[in-house]
Parts: sequence; structure tokens; C-alpha cells
Amino acid sequence: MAKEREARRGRAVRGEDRRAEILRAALEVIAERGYRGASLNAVAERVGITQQGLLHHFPTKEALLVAVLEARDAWDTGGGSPRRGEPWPLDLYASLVEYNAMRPGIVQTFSALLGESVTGEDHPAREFFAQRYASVRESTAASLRAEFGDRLPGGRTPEEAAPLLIAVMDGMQFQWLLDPTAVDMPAAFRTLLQLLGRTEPAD
Amino acid sequence: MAKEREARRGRAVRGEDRRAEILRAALEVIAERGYRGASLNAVAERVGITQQGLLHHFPTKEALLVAVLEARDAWDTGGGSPRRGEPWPLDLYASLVEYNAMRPGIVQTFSALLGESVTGEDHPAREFFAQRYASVRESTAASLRAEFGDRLPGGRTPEEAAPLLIAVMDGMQFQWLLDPTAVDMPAAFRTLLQLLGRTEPAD
DNA sequence: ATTATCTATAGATCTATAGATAATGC
DNA sequence: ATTATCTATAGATCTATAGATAATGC
Repeated sequence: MAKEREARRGRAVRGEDRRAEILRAALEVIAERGYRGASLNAVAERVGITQQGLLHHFPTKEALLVAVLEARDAWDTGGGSPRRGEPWPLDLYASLVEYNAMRPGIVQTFSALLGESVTGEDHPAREFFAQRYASVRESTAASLRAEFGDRLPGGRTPEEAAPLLIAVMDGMQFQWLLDPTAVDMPAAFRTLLQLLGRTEPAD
Repeated sequence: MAKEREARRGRAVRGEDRRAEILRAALEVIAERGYRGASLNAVAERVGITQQGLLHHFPTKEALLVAVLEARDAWDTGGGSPRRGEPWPLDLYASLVEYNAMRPGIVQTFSALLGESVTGEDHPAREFFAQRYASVRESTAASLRAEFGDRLPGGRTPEEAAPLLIAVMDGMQFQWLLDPTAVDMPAAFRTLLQLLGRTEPAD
């Protein structure tokens, strides 16, 4: 095991590369055991260094979690942030759901962190998620308003509909993680969009 | 602290009473720290006994969790199980959401456990939630079918709509726990029910 | 006699600090 | 000189077992 350590090879992995490796490993371990259950040692082992070696790159366990959360933020708003500039078209939300349906690892990590974050005011992910949901509700409402105006065809305001859309995404993720064959996340999302957007009942 | 222990008082708390006290304390501690983060000692302290005293009533930490899960099951299907006999009327689901909106502690405990349960095949709550959701999807679909027949007014099947309703409940709970002022759980649920049930758009 | 608790403690972890050693980049 | 890792280890916990003591119910 120790023989495989990077330092033994041609050259040690430096700076940003190593950090990225550690973040990927942390994401995996958190998916499997949650943040509280994820030991620094388990993450380090997966990278092939010691737990103390890991702490050279991230001085505390909490710093590592914060970096994971920030990486996700950059990652899934990477193509273009819904926070600045024009609101995303609703189609893009549907694509994101389809994208997530192919990435159980990421979905599992963030569902686990979301669940943990509600335990106690002091959980290090709590503030992150509270702000994230506020921001996502806002940008979703903006997208709905851009598409439909101040009232959706069914009579709802964008601010009423936005939390519903987000709740369906999150709720479906849990059902899907527990039994991927039981539910169809993208279909559920499209159904809700269609219910919100239609004026006349389907035939 | 030690002076307050039950054994010092007139008579020790016996059997079922003590078990109920421990379950209530465990529910609280899990809400605050999750299952992995909940130490037996923290639970025992809240009851006023030692950690070893607690293990007399529940031989392992996992046994305690199982008992908490079973208590919940009995608790919220207590008035009449949706699994046997007639399907619940949809109004009752709406009432349950309103009921939950008054009980952040319970909601927080089970949201935290749901989040943890998706981490790893071996999490002791995983099987519980997998079966629970299968069962709840089934009984919700049955309720929708009893109300609307094989197609809802909007054209959805009960089996399509049921996971959506459940997802909205769960997803809204997370948004609500992170910021109770930001969302209205019962209103969101009623909105979705109305969208699913209506034939004509609202005026 | 049984049930409820306690003290003592084994045996695993876990995070983090201290300080040494080795590799890299000027 | 700086960066990356390692060994050693302190100091907290945590779950669970063993065995003693006290209270309760016949």
C-alpha cells in the first residue's frame, strides 16, 4: 500500500492537482458515509497519502467540506450562473435534472449533506444550503417570470411555483437514491412544469 | 447532575415508561446531531441516566434507532394505517402536512435520517426508508385512484402523480427546516393537489 | 428473583499538532 | 527556500462488555 504512494513515483503531485484529487475523494467518501461519518483517514487513503498529509492541503476537516461545497457551486453553475445576467430558460432546468439522473454519486453526496445540514444550527453546511435555496428560489422565480410573466397560465405567481419545482427535484432525488427503478426524475419534473404551464387540460 | 437521577427519587422509572423517555430523548438528539452524530451518552444524559444504563434498555445503538423508526411508524399511521383497509381521503394528506408544519422536531429528525439513509447500502435506516417510500407511493396512488379513477382530470395516472406529491412534501420540508419563513408547506401541497385535480384553469 | 443502574474499563476511532525528512523550483 | 509528506503522539470521544449494587415485585 505505502509503496504505491505518489511520492515514490517520478514526481510528487503538486498543489492544485492534489487538491482536486482530494476533493474528488472527499466527495466519494461523503456520499458513502456522510460528512460526520467521513474520516480524514478514509479520504486520505483513497488518494494514497496519510491523514496528516491531507491536512497539509486542507488544514481542518471543515475546511475540506467548505471546499467541496464551493467546488459543487462552481461545478453546476459552471456553464453560466443563474444568479447573474439573464434568467435561465426553463428547458435548462429540465436538462440539469437529466444530467443529475446520470450522476448518482454527486446527487448522493449533496442529498446526504442536505440532510445533515438541518441537524443543528452549527452544522458547517447549514448556512451554505440556506443561502443556496434562497438563491435558487429567486433565480427559478425569475426564469418562470421571464417565461410566463407575473402569473403562470394556471394562475400561480412565479414565487409560489418556484419552491414547488425545487421541492420536486429534491424530493424525487431521495426516492430515486433509495430505489432508482421506482421513479423517473426527469419525467416528474417535466410533468410538474407542464401542470404549471398549461392553460387547458391535456386531452 | 448525578443527584437528579431517577433512582434517587421515590421509585425508579420502570420498563415501558423509561423506554418511552429514552425514545423521546433519542428523537431530540438525532434531530440535533443526526444518527451518526448522536452519542448514546448524549441521549442518556438527557434522560438522567448513564450511557451504560441506557444500554440495559436498548442493547445497541442500532437497536435504539430501529425503535425510534418503529415508534414513528406507529405514531403517524396511528389514527388508521393507510396500508390496510380503505385508502385515505386526500384531505387527510393535507392535514398531515399541516400537522407536520407544527412539529419541526419530528420533521427534522426524520429529514436528517432520510438524508443519512442514502449514504451506503449498509445504513441501518436505509431499508426502512426504501420500504416506507414504496409503501407510501402505493397508498397515495390508491387514494388518488379512489378520488379520480384511473386518470386524474389532468390526464396523469395515479402512479405518476403519487411520487410527485410525496416529493413535494419531502422537498418542502427541507426548505422549511432551513428557513421556516421562506416557504409555506401546506400551501405548496394544496397547490400541487389542485394542479393535479383540476380540469379547467383557475380564473 | 428480576429489573434497573452504576463503576470500571477495553479497544477503536478521530482530529489535530509537532517536528523530521524528502522532493521541487529558483 | 518552499512544498509535500511522513512518523509520533496527545487528547477526545465512542460503543460495548463485565461485574457490582440497589430497588422492586412476589
